[in-house]
Amino acid sequence: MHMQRVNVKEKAYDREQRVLQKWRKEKTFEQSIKKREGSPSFVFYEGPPTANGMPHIGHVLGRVIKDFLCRYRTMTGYQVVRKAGWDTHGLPVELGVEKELGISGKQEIEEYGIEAFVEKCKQSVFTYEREWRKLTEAIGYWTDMENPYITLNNQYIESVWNILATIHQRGLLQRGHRVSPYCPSCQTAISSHEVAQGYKQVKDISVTVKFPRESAKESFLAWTTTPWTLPSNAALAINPSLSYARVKQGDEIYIVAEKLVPSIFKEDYEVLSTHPGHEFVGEKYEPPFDFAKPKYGHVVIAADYVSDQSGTGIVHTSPAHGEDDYQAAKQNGISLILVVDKAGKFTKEVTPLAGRFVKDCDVEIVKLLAQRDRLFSKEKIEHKYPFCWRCKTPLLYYAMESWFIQTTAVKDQLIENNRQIKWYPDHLQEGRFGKFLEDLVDWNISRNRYWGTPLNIWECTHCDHQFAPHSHEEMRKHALGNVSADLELHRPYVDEVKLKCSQCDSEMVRTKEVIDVWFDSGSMPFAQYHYPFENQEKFKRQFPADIICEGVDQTRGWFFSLLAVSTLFNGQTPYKAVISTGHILDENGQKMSKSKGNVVDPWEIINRYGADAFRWALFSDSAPWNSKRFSERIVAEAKSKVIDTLNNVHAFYALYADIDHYEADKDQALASTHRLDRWIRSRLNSTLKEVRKGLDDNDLLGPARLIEDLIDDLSNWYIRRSRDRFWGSGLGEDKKAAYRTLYEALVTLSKMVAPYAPFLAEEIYQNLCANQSSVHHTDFPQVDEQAIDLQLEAEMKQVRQIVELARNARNEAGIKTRQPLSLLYVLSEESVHFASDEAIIKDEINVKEIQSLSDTGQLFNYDLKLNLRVAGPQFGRYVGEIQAYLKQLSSDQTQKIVSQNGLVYQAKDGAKIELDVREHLLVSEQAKDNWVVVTGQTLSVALKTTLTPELKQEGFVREVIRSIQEERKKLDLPVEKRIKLVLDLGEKEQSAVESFEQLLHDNVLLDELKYEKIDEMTELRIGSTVIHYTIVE
RNA sequence: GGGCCCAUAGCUCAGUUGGUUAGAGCGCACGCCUGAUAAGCGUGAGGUCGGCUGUUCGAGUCAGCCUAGGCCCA
Repeated sequence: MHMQRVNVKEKAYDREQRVLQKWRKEKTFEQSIKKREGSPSFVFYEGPPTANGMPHIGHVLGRVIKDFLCRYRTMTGYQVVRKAGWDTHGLPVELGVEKELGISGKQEIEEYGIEAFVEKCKQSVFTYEREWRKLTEAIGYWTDMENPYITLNNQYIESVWNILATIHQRGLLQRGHRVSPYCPSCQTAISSHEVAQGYKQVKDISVTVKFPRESAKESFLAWTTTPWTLPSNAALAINPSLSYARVKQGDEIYIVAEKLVPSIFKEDYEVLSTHPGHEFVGEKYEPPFDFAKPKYGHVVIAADYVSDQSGTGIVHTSPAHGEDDYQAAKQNGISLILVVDKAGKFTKEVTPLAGRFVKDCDVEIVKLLAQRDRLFSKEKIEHKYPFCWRCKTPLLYYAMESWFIQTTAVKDQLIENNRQIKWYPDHLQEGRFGKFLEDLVDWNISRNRYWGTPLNIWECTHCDHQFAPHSHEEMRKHALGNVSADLELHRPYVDEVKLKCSQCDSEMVRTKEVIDVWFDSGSMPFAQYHYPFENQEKFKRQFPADIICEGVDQTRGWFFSLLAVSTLFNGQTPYKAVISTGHILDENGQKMSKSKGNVVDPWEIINRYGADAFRWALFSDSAPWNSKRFSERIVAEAKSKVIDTLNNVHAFYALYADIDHYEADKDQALASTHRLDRWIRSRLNSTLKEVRKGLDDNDLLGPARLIEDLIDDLSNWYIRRSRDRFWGSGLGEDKKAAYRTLYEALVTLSKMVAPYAPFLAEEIYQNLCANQSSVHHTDFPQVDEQAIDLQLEAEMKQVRQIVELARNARNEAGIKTRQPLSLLYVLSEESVHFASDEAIIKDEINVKEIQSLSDTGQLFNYDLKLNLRVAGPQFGRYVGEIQAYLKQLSSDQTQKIVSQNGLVYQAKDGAKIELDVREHLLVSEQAKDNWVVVTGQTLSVALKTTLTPELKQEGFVREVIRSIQEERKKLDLPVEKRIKLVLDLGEKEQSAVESFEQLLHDNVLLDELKYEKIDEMTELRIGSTVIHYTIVE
């Protein structure tokens, strides 16, 4: 296929759709992996999203970064397998289904039927799969969505079971308790995320309770805002290093933290003695109630978390209803007292309150305490208390039976494995993630729910023996009765499978929990390939990941679960590097949320600006891990600055190369020696060198900015300065050199931007190298060190600075660029190499001559004054005289003084006074008439503004040319179209045009030029002159 | 309440090991240029580098505290 001219008016979206279609048709993505068969692997793991919600803009950021990393590594010679994944289990899915069915809570689910409910869940998890696929494709994320791993598949679950069974076999998976917020109405634990949504300000009753010491007639005082937990009291906690006081008030003696004595007792009290907390540890006391007795308990224990900031400095400890309490009790061997049932009601042991909802019993409890003389004080307090976000029932902290993986047992190994990981940004390693590992607690992996991977542990109904099958087959082998080989590994189906106990031959039943979904996704390195049952070789090649990339909120989510599962299962680090991406916020730095109405729809962006611009904006805005204040504006900017500019360069080349029938593939000329060509080649290669260095280190931002500069240089300097070379007629050697250079620059650039803007890169590459399959199948370009000439780049930079300053000078003088001027001086103390680029400067700023000048004296008039603050005290009465002398000096004299850096003044009375320019004089300099001087950082320029009649004539002709060009544009004439021009001018003007006719021919493609007056001519005003002309096609 | 991150022009962001006068783009005003470019160039307005206190000859950069925002945890 022949190279096509480029329609720059085409919508970016349409262009991208065209490319997408081609990719689909030619299976370009699949080919990009196939073509690297046999190459070393670069391993990437996809963190699975859930498709039961719409993908949003935050997903776009993550997915384009993933895409970038994989494309780049593919181009640098690796085979990058990209398996998509879907996370399908979990509570959010269940809640979605509950909402859909209009039911709520476990009771209603069970009434509805677990099987039907689970089926609903299964269907719902792919509700938005199509949306995900569409968006994924539209943003150019190449990932294999035809063969994804799916966490609900039997094979996936079987791999997870294998891992769980291995952990169980090692004795690291056991039952335990965890105190968590619990809704007694929904009868389910509430996650902290959900708890955070349901806090309300409420009034409660708080009590300070007496706990009589067994060994003496005195009482510990403890304060609580949850009187209903007092029947479950099992211990008192004291901080061993705080100071406690024995206080006498009335007839009684109390023990509280010394610091809190005044706030508790107010008045009429006496401090008998003070003691360090540890003196009380181990003391027995009488509990407020004796409905239930612990095996061991009702003693004072030590706990560091106890403070003397509020309460009494002694904490009523109820292990069933507080996590701290539970842990402290466990450490001290104190057993749990549980007198509250799953519905949040007191059990029958609590005789006076049996069957009543605990939160409603606070007042009764206070009364009971008072009856028993255990109440020290009570007051109403207002505080925040959590309620169920769903049913508004007050939550209870409740010790739930759970299964725990003892991650603490492999803590050192986890920390060691974390050391092997390269984190982006690096502070996460020691920071958020490292600290999390330092404070590691055992992983509660069980959930009392329905839709999830069933925990594969069976327990004997007779002897409590546990057994965790490693596979489907192993389960069936131990089953009582026949189990189908394709039994679905979900509730309720697996619940019905009973196993035979190997210890006592009794029946084993499965524990009813499902597992934490994080364990599902953490198992993906193994489960995505049904390892270890299949794909042993493939697994070896695809473990560990070279890089993974997810949102920073995954730090304790997927980043941890991956590390934990691998560390437990095979002891290894599952990923070598991890990029954690920031969140996309709105323009005001606020989180995007439906309720705030500040959500940006990714489709709007893609439709309006295209995915390339979208991607570029995300890559070039800031480092991936920064949160991004997103607005359409940054995408619009990326489009106009980068994508459109590059496309315009492409269009320019295609247009002119087509006009001249230039065919790059047939031109095997050597690299051009033209200065501009050498310059852009140097820029291209020096940029490429830095870009490669950055990308190899997973820096996407730095290279993006460098490429932006390069594209700008290519478009706004190389092409701009080469226009004349492309414009001349015929196809001479210099023109070919220019085409060749631009062609190579474009091809190389298309490869360089391929990971950033895969669509436009493909478009350009395909058009320029029509016989090739895809830019994404090419190798990322190698640096041509020979082409780099930093000296040349520096010189060109200086040239551009001279041009800039000269434009500034014209601006100040009020002379437009179209008016030629005679002379420009470049003023610098160091020598400036602009000789090679003199033509460029002359052309850019339209001057006839350019020279360098070191002695600047002739350009300035100096005005000298005494610096009175210094000179006054020194020269006293001579001041007036000197001042007058300085004022009458000629410009030659002042110039001499300045160049000599001082003068000796001969006073009227004969005194000789030495004046130093810097010390005593204030010098102001002014450019002489007809000169404008502008100073930059390293050099200055002086522009001579004198206009000769000849210069004015040329300026006039340039105005005429300009107007004709404008007219041609209006007439929409093709650029290569030759015209006849008819001019109607006054005598003076005609002679001007005749003197500069060549200029006219150089700039306007003329067949013929006539001077006459005809009908319907275009009028042109230049200053006060009016002329007429006509273009004849 | 704890941990981590972040705060630089109206907006989005750069700013190397502490070192001249803190930069870019967008936006705004004025002017210029233009036969690839809804582009480009120049000038101007716009900064107590979130605040305070230190370290230092010298702090946007280092330390401490405070304030606001984000994320995670409790």
